[in-house]
Amino acid sequence: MSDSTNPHSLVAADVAILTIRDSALSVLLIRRANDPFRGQLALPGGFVEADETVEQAAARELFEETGVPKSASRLDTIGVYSRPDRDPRRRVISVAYTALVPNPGLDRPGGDAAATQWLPVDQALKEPLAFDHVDILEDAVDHARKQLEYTTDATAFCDGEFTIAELRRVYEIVWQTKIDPGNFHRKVTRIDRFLRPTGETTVRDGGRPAALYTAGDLKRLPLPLSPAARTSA
Amino acid sequence: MSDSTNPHSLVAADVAILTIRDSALSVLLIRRANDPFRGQLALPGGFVEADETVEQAAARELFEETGVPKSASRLDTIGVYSRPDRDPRRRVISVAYTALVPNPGLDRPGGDAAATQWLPVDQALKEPLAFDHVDILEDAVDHARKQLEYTTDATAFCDGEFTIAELRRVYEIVWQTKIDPGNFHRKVTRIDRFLRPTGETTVRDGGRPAALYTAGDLKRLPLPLSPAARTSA
DNA sequence: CCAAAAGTGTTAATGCTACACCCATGC
DNA sequence: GCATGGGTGTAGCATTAACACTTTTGG
Repeated sequence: MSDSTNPHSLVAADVAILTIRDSALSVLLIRRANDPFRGQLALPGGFVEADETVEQAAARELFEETGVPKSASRLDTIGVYSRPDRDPRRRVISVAYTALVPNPGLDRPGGDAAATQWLPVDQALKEPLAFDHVDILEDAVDHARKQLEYTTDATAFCDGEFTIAELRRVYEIVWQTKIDPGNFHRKVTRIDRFLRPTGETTVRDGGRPAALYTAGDLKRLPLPLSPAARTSA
Repeated sequence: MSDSTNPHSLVAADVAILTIRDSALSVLLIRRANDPFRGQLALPGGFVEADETVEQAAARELFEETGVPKSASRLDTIGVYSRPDRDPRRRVISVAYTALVPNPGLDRPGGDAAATQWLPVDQALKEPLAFDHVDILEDAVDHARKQLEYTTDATAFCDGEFTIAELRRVYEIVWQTKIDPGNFHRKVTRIDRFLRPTGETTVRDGGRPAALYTAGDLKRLPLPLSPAARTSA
């Protein structure tokens, strides 16, 4: 068990922080200030400290970059990236997560402001991202699409109170499909504990006022939402 | 970036090697020869070496314990286990995998023979497993159940050529349900590239000869198998 | 009034379950 | 022949997609 056969590694947590901006699924990227890959875009991430789990490290990164409180964050594991040469300097094993957050409005979010930016994922995937972050981002987007099918996490893209139509647009954007408004309305309102009506209404999109909802406490859908989305994919 | 805030960790790959023996979903466990947890049962696992990925380390463990060739192994990531105190001696971050393998027949499989044994998962979960391996095993079994619903991996439990009824029994055992033989037959034979008929038949279970199949090249099912399994769960 | 978006009703097609029934073997 | 398990047919039920239609606002 020498250090050359069972060496210690640095373990990092990287987070694909996804949101919906201007009708596009977008990801938060950071322009790297240091080598390796200085000046290139990368997913936010950092090393795991001695007293925290990997998931806690990811939640910490998410908070530092976006201000999303750790308790509210819904992190999902995407995978473990461990090609021995993925970091040119030393062995770093990375655990990747997705975080789905509401539209932050601002172009330049949290702390290290100047260096961070939102980019539509289509565009981000064409950038020469640092390390193997293109692979991670591809897997993250795939994962997010499935996540919406089997969980209630689409509500994580909506801020506080939202209308059924706003929720529908989340699915339409992530899945790149049209969804029938009437059928969608019936489907989601029939699922128990998915949505909680507030009793309020809004007219923010014009037309007839829409009822407002908040996310319910259901996490995993009893049946996959919209088998139709799969056939068209 | 001192060593106390961004310390290096040992990274391990643990594998819940699952099979079906005597009509029970079973897992391969090893009795530990060394501290910590000397004498207790644990999942097979080992540290990741300098020139391999974590998944390769898991495949290596699988091969060492069962002889399953690395190319044939279908490993699926369960999760990352990283509670800082999960190993009483030093920081070890563990990545857990499931491997679904055909019934090996033997009670004492590969290499370190005397120390390994198959145990039904129900029973294994009552044992005081080493580290947080009870948590890992719980998650692994959960994961495997979902895996059968969305993928074709049930065939990994069958050795080479198998009948539809044998495949059905896999689902019945893992899901703990009865499945209608006729409906199941129709459903799986209709899914393109799930099963490849060999043209041969067998009478190994008595009754009318059954057609033999091998696994097709489909990996992910176009629709979840058996919505019924969910309602009864 | 008209346009726009919310939400409801209705129908036709689909898919699933349950169960009856026939098939091909060993004994 | 009979028992056993393989495999097919079919009717009734539940779910879904498509789309017409009503409701409630703003201009």
